[in-house]
Amino acid sequence: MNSKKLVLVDGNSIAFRAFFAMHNVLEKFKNADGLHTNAIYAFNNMLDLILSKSKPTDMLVAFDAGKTTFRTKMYADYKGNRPHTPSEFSEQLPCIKELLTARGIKSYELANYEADDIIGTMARTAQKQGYQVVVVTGDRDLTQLVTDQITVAVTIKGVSDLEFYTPEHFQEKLGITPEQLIDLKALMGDNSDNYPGVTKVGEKTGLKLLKQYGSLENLYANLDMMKPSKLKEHLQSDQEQAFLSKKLATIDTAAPVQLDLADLAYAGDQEEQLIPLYRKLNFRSFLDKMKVPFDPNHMESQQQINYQILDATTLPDLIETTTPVSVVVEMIEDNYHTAPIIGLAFASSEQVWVSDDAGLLADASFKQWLQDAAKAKYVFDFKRDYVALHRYGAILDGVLFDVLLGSYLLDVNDNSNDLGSLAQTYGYSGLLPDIEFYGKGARKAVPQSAQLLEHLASKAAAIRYLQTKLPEQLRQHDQDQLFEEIELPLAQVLADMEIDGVRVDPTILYKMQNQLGERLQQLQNDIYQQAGKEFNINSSQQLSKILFEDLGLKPLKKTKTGYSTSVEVLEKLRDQAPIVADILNYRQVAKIQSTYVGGLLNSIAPDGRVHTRYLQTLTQTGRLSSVDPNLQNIPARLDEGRKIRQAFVPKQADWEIFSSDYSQIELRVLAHLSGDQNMQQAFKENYDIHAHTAMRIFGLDDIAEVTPNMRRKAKATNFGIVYGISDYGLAKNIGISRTEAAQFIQSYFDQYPDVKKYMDQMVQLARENGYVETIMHRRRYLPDIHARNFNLRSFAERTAMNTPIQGSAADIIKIAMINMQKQLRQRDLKARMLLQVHDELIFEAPEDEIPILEKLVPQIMDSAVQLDVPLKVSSAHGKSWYDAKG
DNA sequence: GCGCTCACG
DNA sequence: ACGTACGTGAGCGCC
Repeated sequence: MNSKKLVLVDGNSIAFRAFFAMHNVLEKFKNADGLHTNAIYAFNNMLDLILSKSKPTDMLVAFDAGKTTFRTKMYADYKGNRPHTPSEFSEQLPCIKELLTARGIKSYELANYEADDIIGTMARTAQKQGYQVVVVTGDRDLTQLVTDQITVAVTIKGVSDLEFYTPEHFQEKLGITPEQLIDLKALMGDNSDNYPGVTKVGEKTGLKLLKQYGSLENLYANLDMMKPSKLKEHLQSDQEQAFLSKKLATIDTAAPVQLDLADLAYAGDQEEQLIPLYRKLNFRSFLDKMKVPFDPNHMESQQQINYQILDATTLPDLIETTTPVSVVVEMIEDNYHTAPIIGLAFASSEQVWVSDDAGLLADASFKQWLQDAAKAKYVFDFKRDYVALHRYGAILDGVLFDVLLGSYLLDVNDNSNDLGSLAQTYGYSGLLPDIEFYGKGARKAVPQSAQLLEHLASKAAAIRYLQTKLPEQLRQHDQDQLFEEIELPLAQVLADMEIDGVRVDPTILYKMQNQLGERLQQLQNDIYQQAGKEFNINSSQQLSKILFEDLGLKPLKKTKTGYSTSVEVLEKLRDQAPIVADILNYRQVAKIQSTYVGGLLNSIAPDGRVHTRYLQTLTQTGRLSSVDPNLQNIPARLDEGRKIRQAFVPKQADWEIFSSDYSQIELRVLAHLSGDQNMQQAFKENYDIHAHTAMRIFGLDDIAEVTPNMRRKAKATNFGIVYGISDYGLAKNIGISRTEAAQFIQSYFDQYPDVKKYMDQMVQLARENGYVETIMHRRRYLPDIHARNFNLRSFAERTAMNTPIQGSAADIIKIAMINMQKQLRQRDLKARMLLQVHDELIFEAPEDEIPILEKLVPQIMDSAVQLDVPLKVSSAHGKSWYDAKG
């Protein structure tokens, strides 16, 4: 045994994964020549990781030579189902090879052979010479090479998250030896390489057979003795295929590789090649690591920012500036309804001003400037700044660009919501993320003034920098309208709603608190008595001890930490012990008491109103979310909880709560997007869509024949369709067998054939583009659509189907909100829009305006966009939110 | 800070 | 064969 360590990298597989791991930044990673660099970048990251972790003495990156290999000669369809390689990827391959040379790493390819075979051959050769070998790949097939000396690292997610297969790990994971992996592949085939194996044999059956028979050969030698079964028949009829698959799955460890181990010595970075290459590729961060400047002529690229203190003498300079100014309103707490402003910063094209004195906001000329719509401004998070300044008596207007909103539209995934991190991803490294500057948790603190001012100055500069980058990218994504006409105006509308808040009557909540408290006491006593002892009912751990150990009930479902005690489980156990019903009841009441009664009481502001914050840049679909408190999940389904809504009341006694909601907006969006004539007709004729669906999938002639149960199932199926259906999910939801559910889905697609086409099309689109879009071009990237892991991939596929539907519905209500706010102003109505709950808008209004709203709100909502089917809106009003129900 | 449970559309 | 419905937030227990 010698001290040599050889790392063998599966070049194509890692490069391809690198490409998709960073697919969401594909257009961001482009150099001056228009060459995409995302795969090169991620590949180089992986190299750094391997080099520092494994410290190889020798290294080789193997590539596939071309489409035809000895395997395609054996089996013409080998890898025949691979989609066309995107050109954005292929263009990067030569550069990856150039990069390898510059990093002192040998690369190699061999006509008629795959990278696998080169790796297999070199791994075995090196092993004989006593080398330690590490193979890095995205393909689990290579684990067949694993021995005591050969470790195979397979990518889990991206390219830097690796799972290391040693003989022990392999055994643990699959329960067979690495050599037996070939036989397993022979039996189960390989979808991605497009060879068949034995019909109906997958991993489970394959492993069982191998554990029993040891090898493919032995299995077939003893096949006659197997008792008759479908499996046996398949094994018999597919024998030839199985042995062909075995040949295809076997890595050639004696390929005619013209390489000597001595050629593979890792030479280290060749700086005279590497530095110009990094510069050509725009790889600042890698140059930084080498302590080499990106631009040799400008060593001082990260110079400190010169700023002036904003005070009575410098204020006129700011106010007289004619160029756009970036604005920073600094608060360190999240909740901008209450957080003090600890600093202000402004940057024009020539000058930066900062202050840690919010008292400046008392200055009339300053306020005038902030409010002047003709003074162009750029910000990071308009809504936050607007609400905070409003508390200080200042109005912010003239905002042309919001960096946070822009970055959210470009990539909903990248939601760090931090200016420093955002600036960094766009190549501006002069600003620390807030979490690093201020610290977090208990260590969070405001540094001394000079540092703070410096930080604020950098923020103002970073906003200006991003403003030069993001708008162009929004245009490239065709998202300028989405930004300018929807998200930015909506931020203003939401700010108004949040500032207004909604009145919540504490006396009603106190009354409930007392009543619920008594009920909880009663239930608690009953439960303790039946359990024979006292315990914390809120602890699922203690509860599961009582139920499944002391009382001997049968656990039906496990969680990561123990037995589940969820509603789903408890409902099934309800009849077996009376304690179960009491626990369910207790849970329900306890939830209302702690989350809603207590939670709401805690969040009533001194003005008697509750001011939520809508997060506009959080969800992956374009919906809003609501926090501190969440007013989008106030109980509605059961009357017991719904009573909470009695506490949501209008500002005055002679006012009312008015509510309008879209009926089945998501299904209507689906009918529009899919173009399905049957579904469109149902909406155009204003049929009961769930009953109509029931009639169709149950093959009835008349809607009158539809029973309530049929309608219930059809309704669940409609929901399932919107979520990206699976037979398993549907079966679980409506309590039927999987086969039945599968038949349901089949007849659903027979009845709505274009819906099926739409679903397939969305998945296809996600595969080709890497993302899906809503009607307003809101975009969501789905890198996992290419995952080898079934779960990750399936999830991405369902997301591809669901996001355009949920997201387009979100687009629609956002447009309606903007139009609605405009109408309320134009008509000089006293009515105020208070809340949005995804497909519902809630207002407070004087009684005499209710008839106006009853016409106006539905009209605005159903005309927000023009779809191929009508949008339907229902309204209601009453003395509280509880009473505003149809 | 994470997992569980449960509230909403 | 695999094992889940899509999108959220909050309170609690536990460590």
